[in-house]
Amino acid sequence: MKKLEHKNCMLSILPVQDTLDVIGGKWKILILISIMEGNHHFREIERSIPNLSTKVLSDQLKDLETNQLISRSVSNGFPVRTAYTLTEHGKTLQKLILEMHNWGVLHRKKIIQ
Amino acid sequence: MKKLEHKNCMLSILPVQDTLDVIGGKWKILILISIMEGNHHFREIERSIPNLSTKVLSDQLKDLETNQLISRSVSNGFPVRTAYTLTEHGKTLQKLILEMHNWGVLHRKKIIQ
DNA sequence: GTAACCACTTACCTTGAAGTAACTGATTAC
DNA sequence: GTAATCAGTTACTTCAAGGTAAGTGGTTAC
Repeated sequence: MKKLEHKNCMLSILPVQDTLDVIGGKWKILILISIMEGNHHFREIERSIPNLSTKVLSDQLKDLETNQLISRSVSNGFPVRTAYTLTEHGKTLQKLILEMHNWGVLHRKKIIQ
Repeated sequence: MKKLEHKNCMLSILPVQDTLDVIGGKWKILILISIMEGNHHFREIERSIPNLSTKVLSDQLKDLETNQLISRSVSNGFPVRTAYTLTEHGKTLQKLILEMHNWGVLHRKKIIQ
């Protein structure tokens, strides 16, 4: 019987691919940060992120809701206002986002020298 | 004089955008993981990541080298072999990658229930 | 000498994420 | 009544990341 080869077997790409599927792309993390920082309404989030269009924001919010990272609630009073908040599951991303922030700072220092 | 508004000013999107610029996309993180796990030669890396083509690998390795995350060395003996290794700067990504791995595991549990 | 491996490159094509712009329907301010 | 704000939708376009496939130039095994 041939020896099992596990030199070329990457044990952990799947979880990382899962993460990339859910929070990858240009805008999702930025939208989550915006909500974390206290922007809960559609226009608030939109204004807080430069160059983000309403259509893209709308699409991304739906994706984030589908993946249970944020929840959308609509007040049934007048005026009707929607509020986006992080779910408990969404809050588990905070460590990862902090890590991304820290590395970004480090990298910029490294590149500029 | 009007009060400075900083409610909608996201203080930290730039570092996160920098990080996304450098390690965003479908393959870069997976390639870095492969190198971390001991795959140092072109074909080794290629074989270790399902569905990764030579052209994409070649492109991505160049990007990673440009951003000083990996270094490419060619042995001048026979046969000529190239070796890709993480730079010290590249190694600083390990915490972030671990965080992505951990969150991916957590998310899969959450979604499957 | 020919088949296979290593480390790629080149040329071309496809696709989906993202961007643009206009519009909707409700409410509020003046 | 008209202008503005909120929270989006719809229709269309663009573009770059990624995918496909074949080729290159060298080496090694038999």
